[in-house]
Amino acid sequence: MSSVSKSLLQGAQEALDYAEGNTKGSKTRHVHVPKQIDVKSIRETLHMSRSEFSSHFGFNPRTIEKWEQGVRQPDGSARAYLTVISKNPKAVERALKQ
Amino acid sequence: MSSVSKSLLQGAQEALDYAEGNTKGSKTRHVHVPKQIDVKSIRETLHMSRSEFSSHFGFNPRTIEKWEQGVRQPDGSARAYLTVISKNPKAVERALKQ
DNA sequence: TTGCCTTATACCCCAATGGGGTATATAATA
DNA sequence: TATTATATACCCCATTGGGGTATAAGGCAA
Repeated sequence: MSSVSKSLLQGAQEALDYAEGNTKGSKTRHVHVPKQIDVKSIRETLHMSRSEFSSHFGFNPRTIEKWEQGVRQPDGSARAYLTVISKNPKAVERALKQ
Repeated sequence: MSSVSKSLLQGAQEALDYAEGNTKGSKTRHVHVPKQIDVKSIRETLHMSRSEFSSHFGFNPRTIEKWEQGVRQPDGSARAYLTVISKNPKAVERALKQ
């Protein structure tokens, strides 16, 4: 399967999951954390090398390397964190520096 | 060793690491991510149950449970994320909701 | 009272991950 | 030229993430 098809399927599945979550009447608003995440594009959008990205956000550079090469997949907490970074990197940097 | 002693030693070690990092003339400013982190106190400061905390920040509730009970230690990325949450939870929530 | 739901502790289990070591290659910079 | 930064690519393994299940206690509604 192409990576585009995979992406589309993933999106569809997530939409289903989300709808299901709603119809089941959960009380807390669940935050959306994608099951797959493109670490390299997040990093490149910020114009940072791997070591810059790592030291700015508190990652181990080896871990970033593995994620970007597809050798490992970021676990749930890491995906949540990466999502936050991708949406508001400056807020994250500010929080970590203070 | 008492947990207090452990804390003191840890702090000292981190100070050393930090100083070393500086004297070695690294160009990028390294962000400080503690090697141990009190997940429960972060959560309780926010007045959230484990499931609330999980759904607000994209964690798996089982993972939070393990961390708080000391059964598991959050890995590096999780500690960085938890640090950000503890310093600016609202910014994180905003980022995840948008 | 009884029953239900939420929260929390406490086990077992295991594939997958995080993170370290090391080697190689290339582009940039001094 | 030599050196440094960046990146790919292996090996390795203790630790983690996350799921299953059982128990117990507090709050709340019927």
